[in-house]
Amino acid sequence: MALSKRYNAKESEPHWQKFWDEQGIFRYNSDSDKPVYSIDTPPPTVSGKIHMGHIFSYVQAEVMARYHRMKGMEVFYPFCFDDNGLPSERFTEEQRNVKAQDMPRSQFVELCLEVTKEAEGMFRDLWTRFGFSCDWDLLYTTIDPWVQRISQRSFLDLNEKGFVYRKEAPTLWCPGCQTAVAQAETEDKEFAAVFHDLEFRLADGNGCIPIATTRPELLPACVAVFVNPNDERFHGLIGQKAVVPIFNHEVEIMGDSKVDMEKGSGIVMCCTFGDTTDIEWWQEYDLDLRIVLDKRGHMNARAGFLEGMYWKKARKVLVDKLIEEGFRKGGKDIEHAVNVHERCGIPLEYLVNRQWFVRILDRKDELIRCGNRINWYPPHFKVRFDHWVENLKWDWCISRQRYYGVPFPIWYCNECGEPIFANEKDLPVDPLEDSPGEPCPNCGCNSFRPESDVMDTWATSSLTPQINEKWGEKDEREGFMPMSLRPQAHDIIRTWAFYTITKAYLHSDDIPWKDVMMSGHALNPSGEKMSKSKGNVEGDPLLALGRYSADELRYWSCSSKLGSDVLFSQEVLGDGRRLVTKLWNAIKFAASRLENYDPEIEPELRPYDRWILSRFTIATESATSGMEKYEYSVAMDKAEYFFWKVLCDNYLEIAKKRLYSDDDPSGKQSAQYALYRVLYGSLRLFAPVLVHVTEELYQAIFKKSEGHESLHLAPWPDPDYMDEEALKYGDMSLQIIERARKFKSEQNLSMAAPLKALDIEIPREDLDGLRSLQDDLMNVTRAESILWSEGDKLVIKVVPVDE
RNA sequence: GGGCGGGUAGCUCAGUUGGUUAGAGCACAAGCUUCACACGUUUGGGGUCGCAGGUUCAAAUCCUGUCCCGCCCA
Repeated sequence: MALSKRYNAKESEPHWQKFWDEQGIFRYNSDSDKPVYSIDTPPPTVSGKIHMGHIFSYVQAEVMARYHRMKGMEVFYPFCFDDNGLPSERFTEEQRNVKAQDMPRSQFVELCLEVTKEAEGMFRDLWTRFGFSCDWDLLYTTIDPWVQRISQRSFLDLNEKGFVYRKEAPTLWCPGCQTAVAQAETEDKEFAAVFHDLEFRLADGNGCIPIATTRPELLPACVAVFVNPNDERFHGLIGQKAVVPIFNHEVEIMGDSKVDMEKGSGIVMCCTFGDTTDIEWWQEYDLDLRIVLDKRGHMNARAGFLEGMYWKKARKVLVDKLIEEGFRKGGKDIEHAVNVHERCGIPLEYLVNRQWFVRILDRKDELIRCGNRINWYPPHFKVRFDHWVENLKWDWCISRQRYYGVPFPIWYCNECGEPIFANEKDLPVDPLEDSPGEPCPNCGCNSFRPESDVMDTWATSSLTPQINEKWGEKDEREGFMPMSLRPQAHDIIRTWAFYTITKAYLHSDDIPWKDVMMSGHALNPSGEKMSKSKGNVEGDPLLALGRYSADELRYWSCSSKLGSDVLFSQEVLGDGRRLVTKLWNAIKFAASRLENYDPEIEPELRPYDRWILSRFTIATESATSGMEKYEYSVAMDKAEYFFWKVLCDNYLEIAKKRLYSDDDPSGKQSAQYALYRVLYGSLRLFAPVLVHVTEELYQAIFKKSEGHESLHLAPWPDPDYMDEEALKYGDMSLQIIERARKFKSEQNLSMAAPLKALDIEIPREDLDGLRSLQDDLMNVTRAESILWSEGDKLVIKVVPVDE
């Protein structure tokens, strides 16, 4: 088949995408005898914000799917969407300009389903256009009824095993989203604040103590005052009582070593609750509970005259009053980190309410041991997992006071208040719509109150391996766990990776996958993390696809070491384009030289042909060992070096004469044999990344003789050809070619200019080996003769024609 | 404050268990109608390997300290 002069990616890419889809090239065959390679694809959040950073990270995993498929494995590569939970609620509210609380839950859920379905269609199209080889028949979404069933089954199983409990306890609370949140959903944000120096009177009337605080509005919530017992300044204070300014209740002054003597005045007030230390003290010393904030962040009746005010206003009003009454002695402007909800950026509060928790704090060692059994690529990210587990402070709060999510399969008895768990056979249930079907097992009462909370999205997305396995379903996949690979970005180690490992451990004392590959982030050209919310247009995948081909963008995605961040740069994208073009031209050339070539013939091989075959073996070995360690960039680098520097720049020039001329049929046959193998081999080394152009070239040139329906079903190269001597002298001879090229360049001559002779001095032991390359050397350098002589080392002299 | 990663040519990055003169691409300069490719090709210029010590016959590489950048966690 004749190839056009230029490769047209715009036409070619959709063509092959359609071909793969129609032929079912990437369909998973559960009946296959091949070993299964299963990928636990990250379900992207359906919130309308896909940017090149997502593509970047997904391509890296996709390349591994293609590699393992070529390695002869049955690749299980599903796609999925995370379309329940807060982000999807937000997305729906934005898209339809509505508020969840303004309508019944069922109506809002309906709307969410509608909006997310539309978005998913667009997402699927987008991923297809990047050449993704997932099997769309395996698609699942986290709101699918059967996925909800697995999620609820997980909850029931954890409950049966005694790993969940419901407790009224101080909980991280987002006043903006009006829900409890988990430790993993928080982040620190710097805020400007004022460190107020306040003065508390001692109850016995003998003086005052200074206390510095950034949260004066919590004064009515003050339940104790602490000093460090080692602080000599305040020894006499412990055991005395202090009077809270304005609110005038008395609190005890206590000693605890957690008090930082250097910070503020060295005396700190304990409120219910300002931070985690307050909670620890409250528990440890059995202090009073004085909650002053409600769920929306407004002051309640306990705050007296501040009642009804949002905390910000209350703070201002109270500070004014403190100044007026002489309790505030000064203040200092500071910047300090505040724990905020990562979804909305609003500072979190600690409220006491009833939530469902998964017990994890007593399992830290076991979880770290599970982490040790998993192969982390690159390995240093495991440290981050270990540290997260070691520093856990809370059990996992899994209840959310939201609307769109997987409901808890629970009702509460109106008589005795006991929770009634759904029957597994009835799952999935929505307690708001369904009823338990049986009277309360505790008291026999028939009146119930449904649990209206939904589960944390991570409670479901931490089950992606079990969802892929169809855990507990009729069509459960046997022997599926642990899965082969979890690909994900490193910023969700503490959430997705952590929770998934936790669930696999709690449910089945197993690891969820054998390998984890951690991708880095895509950065925009100025080095900032890509984010569509920052209005970074260059990060828009659709715009990118207009400017670059999918293969170029895939090449860029694979241009950095696994786990490291990479700039979305014009330069690397240019490199990809050049490589695609080079590949096209080299194979176009080969095609013209391989007409009527019969790959079955085994000719006597010439030295340079043995050299290039040996070089290909070496390149393939390096590329393969890179791929085995998920270092696609190493693999690409080795393939590219071989293809461009060794094959195109040298071998093709060396073999060209023999490939064109019919004067030496056996020499031509030998060159064709090597050329066919190394080019088809190179094509396969590039296939996982440059998926479209390699397919087109394969279909045009190699399919007829190789017979695989698609290049992506062809085996990964595994050459064993090795001729050490050919390798040695082939490499050595490159110095001669280089010398001749340098001479011509210095003389401003064309590379095609003839030379009178090459005068080569060479150690005796290498003379015969190098001389065996003489014919091809004369061809490539255009030297009319080569004069050989013995010497101490290799010395090359060029004799020009006019000398 | 703790942890992890990074600092190598103007830019983006390779550099294996320490071992010739530290590499590539881009950019730059000078050439080249060469029967695949000018989206090409050849040749060349360009580096105190963040800094300071140490170990060694030998350090970009190992050790100690230190500075800067990024990320994660307090």
